[in-house]
Amino acid sequence: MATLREVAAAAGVSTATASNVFNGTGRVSDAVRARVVETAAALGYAGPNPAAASLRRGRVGIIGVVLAEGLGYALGDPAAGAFLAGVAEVGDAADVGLTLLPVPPGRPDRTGPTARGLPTLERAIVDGAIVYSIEEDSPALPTLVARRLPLVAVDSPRDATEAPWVARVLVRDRDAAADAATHLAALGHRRVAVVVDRLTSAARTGRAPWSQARQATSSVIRERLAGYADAWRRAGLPLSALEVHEAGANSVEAGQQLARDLVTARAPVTAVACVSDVLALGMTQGARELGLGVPRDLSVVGFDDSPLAAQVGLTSVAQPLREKGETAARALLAALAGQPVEARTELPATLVVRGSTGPPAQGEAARPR
Amino acid sequence: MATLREVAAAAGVSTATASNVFNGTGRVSDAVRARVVETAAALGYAGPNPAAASLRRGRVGIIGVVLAEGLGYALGDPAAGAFLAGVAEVGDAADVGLTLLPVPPGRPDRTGPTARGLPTLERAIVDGAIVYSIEEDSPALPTLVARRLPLVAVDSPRDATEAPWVARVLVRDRDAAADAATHLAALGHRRVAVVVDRLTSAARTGRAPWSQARQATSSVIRERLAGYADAWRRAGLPLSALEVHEAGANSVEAGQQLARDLVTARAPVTAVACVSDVLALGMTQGARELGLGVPRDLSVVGFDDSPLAAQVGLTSVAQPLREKGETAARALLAALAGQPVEARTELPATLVVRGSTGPPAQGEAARPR
DNA sequence: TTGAAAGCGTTACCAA
DNA sequence: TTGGTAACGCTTTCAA
Repeated sequence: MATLREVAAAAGVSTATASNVFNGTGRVSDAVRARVVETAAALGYAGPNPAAASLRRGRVGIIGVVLAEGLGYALGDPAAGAFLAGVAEVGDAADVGLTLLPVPPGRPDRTGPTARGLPTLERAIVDGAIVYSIEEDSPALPTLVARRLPLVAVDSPRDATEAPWVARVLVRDRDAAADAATHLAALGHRRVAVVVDRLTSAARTGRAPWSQARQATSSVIRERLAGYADAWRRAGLPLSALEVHEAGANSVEAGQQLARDLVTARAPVTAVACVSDVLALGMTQGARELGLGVPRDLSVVGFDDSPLAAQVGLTSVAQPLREKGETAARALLAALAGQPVEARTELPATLVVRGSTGPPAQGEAARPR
Repeated sequence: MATLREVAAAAGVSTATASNVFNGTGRVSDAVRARVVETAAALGYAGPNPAAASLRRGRVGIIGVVLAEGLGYALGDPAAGAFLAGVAEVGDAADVGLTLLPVPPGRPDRTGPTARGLPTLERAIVDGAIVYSIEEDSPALPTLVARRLPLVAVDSPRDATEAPWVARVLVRDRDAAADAATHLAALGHRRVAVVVDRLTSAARTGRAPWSQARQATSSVIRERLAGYADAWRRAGLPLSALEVHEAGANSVEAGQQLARDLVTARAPVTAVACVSDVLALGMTQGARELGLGVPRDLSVVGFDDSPLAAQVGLTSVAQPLREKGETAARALLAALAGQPVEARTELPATLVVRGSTGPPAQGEAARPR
């Protein structure tokens, strides 16, 4: 591999001049420029080595996006896709690349500089990172904070690390979740299941008590659950009739499986509120498989209002996913540029009612209103 | 920012020893290790600078994945997600990170070292790259080839760059596309639309002549079209009754829009074969919107057999998406390790028949068989 | 087990 | 407009 120095030598110019040729910077005469370019081609010079340039410049032109769950999993959720699209758009415009940093849950949380616990995060070549919706007990944020990287945390209100420079982007989904529960209560539902992928890093499945639900490691989940509960109480209904169930994973299959269990329960619910559209879709399909009509026998509410929801007519809580990504990216770029950054940005969320919710089948519960 | 040298000095050791502490490499006494670690913490040392380490090591531990269309667009297609999941899995296992390099189509194709045509690609900090299903007139592959990077091209059989070291991963989808057309012909369909997102970089919409279809810039599209045509001819049917239509984009909406146009045509088709599941889903929804039954009034075949297809019962051509990603990643890692690499790997594809295809409504065409 | 020193390939300052 | 040159922060022989 030819180097800049070799090219410069062969072209009879200094490395400084050669560098200028390849960077468009500085004034170089056309004659010299042509000669350098030609020599480079002859030598098969591939252009400045990015790692070297980055070292020298002190910045690499790449931001990282930390995703829970591993890439395959994360990309399976259209919500993550929309978020990333927002990040990518802003990044593209600023000519900044994107590195995806998946952090599978449950990796041993080793600490100390010698332990190679999260090697990807510890050594990722990025100028800063956006940490997207990871669980609060994840070592990801502390690892990044230890690197003193400019950081934007999305959907994680609490900062366990106490790092003051970490900007936050949140969605006010607690209120929107409350709207969803209110909607169901108003329709006349009196026994409702709240479906989460899981409450802790451990993949469990089945009903969980509220005492446990309140301890969910993901703040997003906690907030949404709190929203449902708020509204339920406000409607004067007993929390015991708002069951929390873990599906074990955030996937259509997990939702489908859970639907079977839920529907065959002794006291079946008449509606389910899910923390993602993917789960909601699974519930819908599971219910239909068992011969139940949606919303006739089971009302289903999703979360995220991903493209999926509109496609299948799912009532869902809409959060501005793309905008969330854009906001996070803009905040990070601002921090990188040394500009002041909003420490905390809150985005709104709203309930979008579609065809998957309706009054419960008669006799099951009180009438609407 | 503290540096390794400063830490070493403060701890009273050489930089070599300090480096060993942070790399787990070499033998360092526990006493010294503890002292270094402690000093690092006191000084707020963030760990070795990745850019510097990469420069020194000569490798960065990251592979790039080049995606056409911009990230948002690419992630909207579940097929791309599945592919990426395969890449990520193999990458993860090898402790190699992933950088996404979106290449929006239609960017001016400038060349030469001074023109800053595709800055992201020209300066991406990667050890090698996987180029996924991009159009053949895209400057992306030449740009990367110019950097002499180890490369794996997925779904692009022709190598315009003549770079011998570019490995290829292909799916035999021509034959599978033929199976799809044969399936439709056998069901009795005599007038079928083939729906592509687009034939050239320019987003056009509407019917295109076969003369133009054969020139599609994407080899994947060309192959699939050729497959449909092969089978159609083999069934003894006239190519004029196999209409090629451009939807303008690879999205549900585009498919939906096209469905409206197709169905209201003078001589409506009784079946459509789409080059993606996303388009097929759009066609299905568009048809239903207009009161048409699927498959009663319109049979729909998708492509990719993405998770989507199974969810909505779409007949689709299954290609091993995840395996494709794994294969590509493995090939690249092998090349990076200096091992010999299969210059060309072909993966199979097969037709999966589900509920979206059936015989045409009576009177519309000949009987099945 | 530890240290000295030689770069890795650039960029950017300042002077000519 | 061009050239000299000093870093950028680290890893890695090789010798002690």
